[in-house]
Amino acid sequence: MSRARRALAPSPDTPVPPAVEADLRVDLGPLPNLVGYAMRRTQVAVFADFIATLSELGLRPAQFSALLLIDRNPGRKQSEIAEALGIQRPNFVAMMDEMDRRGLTRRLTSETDRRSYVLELTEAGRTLLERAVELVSEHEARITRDLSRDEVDLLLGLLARIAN
Amino acid sequence: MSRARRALAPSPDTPVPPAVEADLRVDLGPLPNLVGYAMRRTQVAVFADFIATLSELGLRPAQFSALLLIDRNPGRKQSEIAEALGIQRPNFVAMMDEMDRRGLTRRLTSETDRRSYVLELTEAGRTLLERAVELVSEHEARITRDLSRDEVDLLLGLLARIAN
DNA sequence: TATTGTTATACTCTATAACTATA
DNA sequence: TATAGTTATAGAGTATAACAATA
Repeated sequence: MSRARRALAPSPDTPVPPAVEADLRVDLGPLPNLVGYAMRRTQVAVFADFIATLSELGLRPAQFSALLLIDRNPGRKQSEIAEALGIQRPNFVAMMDEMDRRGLTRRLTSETDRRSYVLELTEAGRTLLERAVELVSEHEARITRDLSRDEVDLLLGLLARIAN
Repeated sequence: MSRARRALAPSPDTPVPPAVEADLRVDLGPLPNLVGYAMRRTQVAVFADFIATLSELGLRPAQFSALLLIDRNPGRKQSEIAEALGIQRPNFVAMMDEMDRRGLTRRLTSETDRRSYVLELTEAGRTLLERAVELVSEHEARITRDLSRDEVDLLLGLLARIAN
């Protein structure tokens, strides 16, 4: 009998759809009105496109952002790059191993602290990153194609004010 | 030498911060201006709060949305609920097993098709869902506390226009 | 003592192939 | 022949404890 009480969102109370369609679509209830749910669903779709975009270069999202940060932050330690990306240090090791093996990055033993590595891109790494940046730029244009520049800025601003 | 070319975002060209701080923060480059990156970072933070919110009921996010859909869609098959949630059918089985075991849901063999199950909530399931809906409502208010009602609607609208 | 990179490990989420029983 | 639920399995991503080398 009783549906769980609507403690959520001032329901827009969508009018009951015509009988034919009524049985086809599953009622998502308040889910579409939840910021968390909407953001997750959208993010999953965007991420899928992002992964597909980079896959032609054999890069995964975390690798792309790692290359970007290494390029922009010469002299930084492995642990600093990892932390900035929100990646646990242990999990960053295998990622660096693979990128080293592919000849995209190099780990130089620091001259001031022999415990740590200084990361840098190889020439191949820089070339690949440039191509990746182009592809990501296209991806960005693709996912925001229905939004104006102002709307994109608005979205970025709103996202920055969530969950802080 | 050459940083990877800025094919991305009309950089707001943040003025170089004072020398003291310059070394502390890792330069994220164009990442913060990428909708995908911003959305992922925000979503991770929101999801962490969501998981913590439901953990006191022993529910995980997918279980919450499953309970919600079962409650709202009496007579639906297991596979229909799973698909509406974007969960692979095989992965939904263990979830239903656990919720059945906890006495939150029941699987009734369909009278019209003996291959399929009709899902329903038990009284305990409905009670737990009601409490969960309250907690999620508080979570929603918490993550959007810096936004007006109009801004939340604006955000939902913008998200809906991404990656479709 | 504390930190850096590392190894080992475990847990969750997700994805696919293949089985069974029904249709 | 196709579909619903299931099993088994594999791959990401993520998290923590603990060790060796160094500070």
